[in-house]
Amino acid sequence: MNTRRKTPVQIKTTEPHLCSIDLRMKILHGVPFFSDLTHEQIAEINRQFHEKGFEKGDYLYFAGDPAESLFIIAEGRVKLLRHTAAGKDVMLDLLIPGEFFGTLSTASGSLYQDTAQAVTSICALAIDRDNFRSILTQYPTVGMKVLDTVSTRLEAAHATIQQLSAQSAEKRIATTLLHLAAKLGESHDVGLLIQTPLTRDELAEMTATTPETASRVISQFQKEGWISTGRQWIAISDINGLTKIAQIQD
Amino acid sequence: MNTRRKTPVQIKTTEPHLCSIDLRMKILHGVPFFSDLTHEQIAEINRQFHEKGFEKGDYLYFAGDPAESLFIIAEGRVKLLRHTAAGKDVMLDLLIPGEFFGTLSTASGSLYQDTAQAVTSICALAIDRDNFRSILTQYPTVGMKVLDTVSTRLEAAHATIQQLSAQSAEKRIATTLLHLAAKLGESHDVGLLIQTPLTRDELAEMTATTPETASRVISQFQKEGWISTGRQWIAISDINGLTKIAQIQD
DNA sequence: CGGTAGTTTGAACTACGTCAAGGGTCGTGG
DNA sequence: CCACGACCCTTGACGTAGTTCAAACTACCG
Repeated sequence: MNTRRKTPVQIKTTEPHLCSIDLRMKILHGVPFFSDLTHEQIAEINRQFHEKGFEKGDYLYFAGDPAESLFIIAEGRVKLLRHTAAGKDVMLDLLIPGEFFGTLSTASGSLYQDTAQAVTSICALAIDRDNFRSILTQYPTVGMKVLDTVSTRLEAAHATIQQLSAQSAEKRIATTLLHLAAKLGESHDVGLLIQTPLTRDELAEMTATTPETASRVISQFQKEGWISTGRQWIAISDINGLTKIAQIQD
Repeated sequence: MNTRRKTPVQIKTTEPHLCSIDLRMKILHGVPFFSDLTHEQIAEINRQFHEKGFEKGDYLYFAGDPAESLFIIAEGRVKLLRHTAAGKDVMLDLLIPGEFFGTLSTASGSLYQDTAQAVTSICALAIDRDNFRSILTQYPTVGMKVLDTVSTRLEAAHATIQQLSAQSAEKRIATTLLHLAAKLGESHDVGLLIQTPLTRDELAEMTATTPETASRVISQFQKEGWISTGRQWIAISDINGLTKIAQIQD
């Protein structure tokens, strides 16, 4: 009955602890907010970054650690999360190559407010916060783009708050799957594959529910024929079906 | 049994539809991110703003309207909210004089993503988005401070997401009251008064619950002696009690 | 002093969490 | 290459925090 197959998820990674100089430059060029700069300017900026590799599951930093660095992902996936007293984690974001995280502003004190964990083995470029801030004042267009990025994230966080405040678990999960597909989707013979390892636990952390509820909802979606799934992966086969569920008003 | 009195909430407002030129300059000087500029520079910036007055309950704009302006509050209180299909509103922020809202980035398209409503009669200063953006590139330190402000809001939104994901209604309400008190609290003979009209409905919109649940929780807090309340107002009489409830881990 | 809008409280209901047990999938080591 | 063990997933049964519906009550304004 169920499609039985190995995980189709495949994240490209070179050797951990190693980003070639070419890769570094390629990444920095690809980062949206550096796109206006010349090759020389980026090369100059590149010198201020140092690279760090992490294995799957490693923590880049914990909430409460002194906040010193800003990271840009070169390869792999990183999740930002918060721990709760009851031991339940809440995932705030799932980041892909080209995206940044870490400290940016001094406004929230000098401690990281959330924890960053490698979801796959990753290569990240790190820069000292103050160095990054001086880049921003040096190149106002870069500053503007960073502002736009942060604004977009605020926008997304507000959308999440609305979801959590007013939608059922089923709809939150449908919406989350659609977002993940838009960000990480890759055409594949099983459907539009969400290209990252994703456990029911993690899906629950993203949608403010429990692994059990996530599993029940996922099972139901699969019965409806909207998705196909396996251990740590989900692919969407009927976007319209999911979208309809996500949007229906009580 | 209950303390019976008139609403202690008193928001200073001059005539609606009227901000004196002195008030405008004073407000602009008071806005954190203009604090480094000279009086002349601010006077120059002032010319690009035009003022708008609104009555209590008025909508400044609706989600979906074309996004053209950025606002800075001179007097009064404004709430940012989103409507849901089921007619339930979700409040995202409650803003006070000196704070800005509206469009800032072009990143989220050219439509407002949320609705802004006057909670009291207000005076607001409005500026065209592109004009504001050119101020930001003209004065990099201002741009940096705006970035810090937006980062702080993102931070706050993440904290809210965590709350909604992992805390009971009782704790969310306790936490929200403490935040409101920190932002809007004024010493008063009834206690630390939250200086804004605040219905159970609005408290519910802020904490992702229903007016009924908000009322029950508020009643309980009052029985414990931590707060005193009336129609549309709440004052905190025992911060420690509330803090303890907010922090206790299951 | 009456009316309106806000608040309180009760009682029934339900979506979801919790606890528990069993089954599937994958990687590793023999 | 197979088999074991760890981890992940599924499903059921039950409990409960919080919603919903409804009805009274009360603070405040004109």
